[in-house]
Amino acid sequence: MADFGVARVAIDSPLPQLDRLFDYQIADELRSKITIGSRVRVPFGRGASISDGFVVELIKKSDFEGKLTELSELVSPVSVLKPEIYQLCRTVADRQAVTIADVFKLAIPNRSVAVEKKWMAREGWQQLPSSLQKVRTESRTFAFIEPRTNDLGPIWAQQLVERAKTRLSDGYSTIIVVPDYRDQAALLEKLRYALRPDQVIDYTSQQTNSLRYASFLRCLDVEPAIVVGSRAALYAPVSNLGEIIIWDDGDTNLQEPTSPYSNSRDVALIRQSQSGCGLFFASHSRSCETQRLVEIGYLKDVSLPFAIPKLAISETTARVDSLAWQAIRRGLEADGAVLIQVASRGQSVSAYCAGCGDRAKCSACAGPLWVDSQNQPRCRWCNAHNLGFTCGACGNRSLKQGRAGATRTSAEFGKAFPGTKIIESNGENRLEVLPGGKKIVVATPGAEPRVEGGYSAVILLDCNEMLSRDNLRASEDAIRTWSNAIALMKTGGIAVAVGLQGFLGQKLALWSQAEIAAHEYASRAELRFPPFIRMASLSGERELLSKVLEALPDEIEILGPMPVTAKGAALDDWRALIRYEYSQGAALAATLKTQVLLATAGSKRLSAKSGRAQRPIQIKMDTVI
DNA sequence: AGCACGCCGACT
DNA sequence: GTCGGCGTGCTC
Repeated sequence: MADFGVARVAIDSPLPQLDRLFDYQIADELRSKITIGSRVRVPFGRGASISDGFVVELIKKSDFEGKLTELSELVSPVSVLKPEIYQLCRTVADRQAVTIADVFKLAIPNRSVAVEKKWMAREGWQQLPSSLQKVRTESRTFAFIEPRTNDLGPIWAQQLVERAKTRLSDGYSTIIVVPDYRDQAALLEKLRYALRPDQVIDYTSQQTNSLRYASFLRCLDVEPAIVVGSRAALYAPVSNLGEIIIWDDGDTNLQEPTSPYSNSRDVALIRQSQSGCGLFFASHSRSCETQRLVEIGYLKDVSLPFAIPKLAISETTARVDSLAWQAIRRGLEADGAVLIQVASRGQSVSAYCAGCGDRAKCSACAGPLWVDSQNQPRCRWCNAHNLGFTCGACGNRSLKQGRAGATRTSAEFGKAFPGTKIIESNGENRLEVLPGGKKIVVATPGAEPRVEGGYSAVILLDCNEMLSRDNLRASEDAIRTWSNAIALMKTGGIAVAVGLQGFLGQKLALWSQAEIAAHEYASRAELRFPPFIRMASLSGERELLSKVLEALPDEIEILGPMPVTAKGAALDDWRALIRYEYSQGAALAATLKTQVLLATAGSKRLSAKSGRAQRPIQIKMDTVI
């Protein structure tokens, strides 16, 4: 048993050239304690400075030619990096062309000594054998969930809880990934009601470090559990994983904003293929990526039939038309809550010069002005207040407001329905749950609070504005947020979408979500946009960037490079897009990783001379354009 | 990242 | 003759 004298260690370093395994001779006194997945500290590099690392393999003899350094510091014998999770991290890192250490940050929380001691001292302590038990169900499915809320809360949460509970009684764990904090809270509440506290693991991201580590350690126990969390939950080392459930995979919260820039959907697909567990995507609308997976037969649609919500579409150009007024009045008469979704917050989304009608510009940066909820003009780009506005074109000093934002809309409804409580919720000031009863809730997309028992009416304003956003995903996002808002409505409620013309209006009224998604995917395919193909982005200093691009094989299609104009970008930042097939992904990621390494190594001198801190080239294997 | 090795210009 | 400049390459 103790004849493994050599440990293969993954060094926890952000440097891509160190992203491989290093062999160490295990000190005699550690042989009985060290396990695969142990956290260690090893002497590393010329100066033999101490680095953190994880034991990935235990072997008898190394094939390294030189003399092995001794591994003499075992931080803890707890196996925090299970082989399955290491494999997952490795594959994610390779796919995203990033270092495995960047993925470790998501997969393994920081150690808390106190929490770990408590965990090891608990009753019946028992560490799992190094390999997690496997199930092979290979069931990859997608389902539309009934868009409705009843006295027990949102239907989707009830269905997911039931599903995970059934699996748990069969002895299997479930990981449920939910993009939004409010949805996580709703789900956790339901789970805690339906199960014992020790059967539910809170893996949400806003926990303290010690609570995160406690949840992580709980996963290492033998007893299966239900894990609920955000993106990092996909790396939870639960035993006997039966299924991964992803709720509303089109939500941008499921996209990792920093390295490894991965999307939860892709991580889930990788973990599913490696572990053989089930994978279930559920939502009210269908993301373009999921549509592709259904079309190529990788996901099976297992939606159950349900009664579609009552939704009226008005093609009017008026902001609020008679259909909407009627629905609001009816909802309030029944002592119900009415939700009004408005495209933007503040008093007004835009401001113009009252004299010449020119778009009002910021005095500091010339960015476009809007009017916030305190009725003060602000800049969209630099956020500066512009109290003393003076028009650059005609010298006039007064502003004319453009389309109403949530605050002005609230005020207008306050006048129209005197005595009715008006509540505002937006991204900055966000409400979670409200009691039922007569009220009007004005919310921006994604900030709609749930209301107990469900809304009696949901009014979607500014539909056209949501669709005309300058973003490839504008239409997909709009359908998603509308559908999710409508799902907050109770049975018998009425929804109105104001100003929604044509195909989308007709199909949404019939709740033909699959047709809408198919149509969207077809239009992306026609333009050869993601997710029909994949699109990577490379950004960094111009010369470095060109160097990397030159080294790419000819058959790779490169768009650009062009200067980056977005706010927050460095002055000399340039960006190139790379269009490639799914089948080219692995090879491209590998080439990019090595070429970036070569280019940056050669340019050290340049940046030292100019005295600038060297920023490496940023690779995003899938970029949102 | 650090750090050592190594191969060319100014110096006591 | 050698001291040290930093470009190059390695880290079990």
